[in-house]
Amino acid sequence: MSRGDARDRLVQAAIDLIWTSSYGAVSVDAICERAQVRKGSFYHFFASKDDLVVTALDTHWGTRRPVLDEIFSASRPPLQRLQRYFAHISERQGEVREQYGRVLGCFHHAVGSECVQKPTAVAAKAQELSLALRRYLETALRDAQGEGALPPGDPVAAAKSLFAFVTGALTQARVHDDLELLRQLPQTAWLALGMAGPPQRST
Amino acid sequence: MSRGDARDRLVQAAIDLIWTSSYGAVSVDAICERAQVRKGSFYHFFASKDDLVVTALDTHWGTRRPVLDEIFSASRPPLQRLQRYFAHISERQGEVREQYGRVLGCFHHAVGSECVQKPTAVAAKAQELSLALRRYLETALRDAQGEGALPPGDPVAAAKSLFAFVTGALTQARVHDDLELLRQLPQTAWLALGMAGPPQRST
DNA sequence: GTTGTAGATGACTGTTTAGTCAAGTTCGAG
DNA sequence: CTCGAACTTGACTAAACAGTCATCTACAAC
Repeated sequence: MSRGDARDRLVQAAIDLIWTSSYGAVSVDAICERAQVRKGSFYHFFASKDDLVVTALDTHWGTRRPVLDEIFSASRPPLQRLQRYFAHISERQGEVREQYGRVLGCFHHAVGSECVQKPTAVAAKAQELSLALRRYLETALRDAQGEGALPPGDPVAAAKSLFAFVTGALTQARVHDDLELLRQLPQTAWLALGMAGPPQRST
Repeated sequence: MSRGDARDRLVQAAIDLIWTSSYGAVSVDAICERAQVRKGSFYHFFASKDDLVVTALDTHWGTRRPVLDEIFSASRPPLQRLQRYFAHISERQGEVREQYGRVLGCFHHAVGSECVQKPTAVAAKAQELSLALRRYLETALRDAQGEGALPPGDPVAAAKSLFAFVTGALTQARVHDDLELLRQLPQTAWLALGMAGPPQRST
């Protein structure tokens, strides 16, 4: 086992275990066992369980961010960004289901809604990532309004509504291990913006 | 302390503690301390922690059900039922915030999304109640389509979308302790059904 | 007033938890 | 070869955990 390998395995084990069950149900021992790392090494790399979980949230976000950056690229028409994002969600969750055997929804959202109440570092990180994701929507909506592709209005409020719908759909998909709602997202999500359907291609 | 009082206090303590934090973060000892009941009495009334939580879910549902029955009364026009329900959500969460000092969203939904993965009695009960709630929406939508107040379509799929939006909004409201999104619900929820706005009063 | 029963009590068990630590190993730089 | 730093190890602690139990109390039925 090469240098730094154990650390990575711990982070990945934390992501796998917490995503497939929950923050509260996963112990340090369970993470260590899955990562094949001894307890002492765990605390060599991380100050606490929460420290690892924060790192896990950041690491996971690090894998999603470039994908989102591409989808929400400013070089793309704003409504097309959203359209691609909605399509991406069900594709992505299909991959997750293949990898983990189950639809899991959004990692940091699941952690976040479990840990909201006591303001720990974990809760703060989860909220930070949640907000970062919402801002992608916000920017796309603002741009869409700017070029008249969407009727004027408060883009922050619209992004909140749309985000609520998306996260709600992801959570339902997780609870019922059902991709159906997500597959409909490219059609139905536009309704939450007051549009009858997806925008027409302007080729 | 009169007969059965301790049992009720245990159930209420479980609701309070779990709703304000999470299932995994609340211990039997914490519930006992809050209810001012000794450990032995706990296991006199309940076979296990999970047994109490199932009872707590049922008890809480028992307080919401008559309210929902009234709102979704068949003697009311179906779109008016939905309109009242959307209004009720933000009113109710306003009450919750006053009582608990924080917006908490939906009790059984929070428990359910935390416990989905391992099929326990708690997870089963939470899913049962979640489905029961969704059926109120389903019936109203079917009735609305039946009398032509809503364009024809699959009422089950429409109820799923609407339910995703409502639960998403409730979860966001919980995470950010923010009633704003819920206050907008009576306006925005109709969009998820493909309608421009709330139905007109037919007096 | 004896007895049955529902409830209350606190001390108990065994397990799991997060986190610690001293003593090891590995390995590259000087 | 030597040294130090990065890393590993397994045994350890103290607290928290769910759940048990014999014993006590209150009270209602007879």
